[in-house]
Amino acid sequence: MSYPKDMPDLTHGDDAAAVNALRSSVMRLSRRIKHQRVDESLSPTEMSVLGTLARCGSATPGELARKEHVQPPSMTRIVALLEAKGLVRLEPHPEDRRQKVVTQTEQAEAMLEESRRRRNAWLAELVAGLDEDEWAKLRVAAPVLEKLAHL
Amino acid sequence: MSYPKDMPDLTHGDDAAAVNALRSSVMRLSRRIKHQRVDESLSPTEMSVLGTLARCGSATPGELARKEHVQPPSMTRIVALLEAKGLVRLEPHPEDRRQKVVTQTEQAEAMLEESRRRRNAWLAELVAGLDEDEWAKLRVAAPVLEKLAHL
DNA sequence: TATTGTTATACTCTATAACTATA
DNA sequence: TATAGTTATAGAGTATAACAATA
Repeated sequence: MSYPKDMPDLTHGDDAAAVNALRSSVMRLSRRIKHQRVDESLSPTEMSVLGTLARCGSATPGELARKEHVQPPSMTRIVALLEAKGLVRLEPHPEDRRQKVVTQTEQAEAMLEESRRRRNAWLAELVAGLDEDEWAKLRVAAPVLEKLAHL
Repeated sequence: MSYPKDMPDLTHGDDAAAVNALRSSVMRLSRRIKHQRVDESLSPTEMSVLGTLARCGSATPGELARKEHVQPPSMTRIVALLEAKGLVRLEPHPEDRRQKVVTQTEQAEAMLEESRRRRNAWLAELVAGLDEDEWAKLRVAAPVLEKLAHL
């Protein structure tokens, strides 16, 4: 997809304004999305750990602690809680008997999917408040935003 | 600003994909932005209260509690901490002697501005990783995202 | 009697320090 | 000796319940 090449060149000041709008909107939207929760009994970090496991397949407690910016003892507790809830499985590490391997269960996968579904539904309802042109602009930008988030 | 009217009409499935990309990107970006903190001694909610005060001018503790989705006793504590740090002022309510009015100080305003500046700088650096076309799309979408966040 | 805000107290989440088992 | 994970304990942050002052 491409744009007309006669689009006005924006000044540095407009770039700054766009960055500022991006930052504040992302922060505000995220706060509102976070409130749309499927399971009130899961803490934000527990949800985040499940998300990480969904992306990475499986991981050791140490890896999870580093990825979630949490200290190892905290992750021990989180993993134990998730295991008690039937959302993760712990297995011995095949090569290093000090380590363990944490894997998400089918139940966790279903819960995450339901969580995504619910938040998407909420966001879609919000998006319905935009007019055609506005949604077109946002739809075009969505993949870019996705790339940005992973840079 | 307008777009070519011959832009292909996207199907419902593409809408869903865009909403999904939007949701996950917003959540991921917000987590990363949140890590860029100016003052480690302020909790996320304390920061959020200052942001709310910056937007709304002043508010009573009860109003703040409702806006931040926090119980009144928690807000009592938060406001007391902010006052001790010189970031808010408490004054008697002019009409109702049960209530109080919380206002941010100049110091808080300066701190918030510095926080925005720092996070914008971080985000701008990330944006530099996009190519021209991508940034153009995002720049166009930024005001729309802003509208969406306030719907 | 209802509402605003506070005090007293308990729970949740995370951190640090010390310990165990394995490399 | 170093590393992965755990246990014990303490410190934030928030909640609920009971209370004081005002409407």
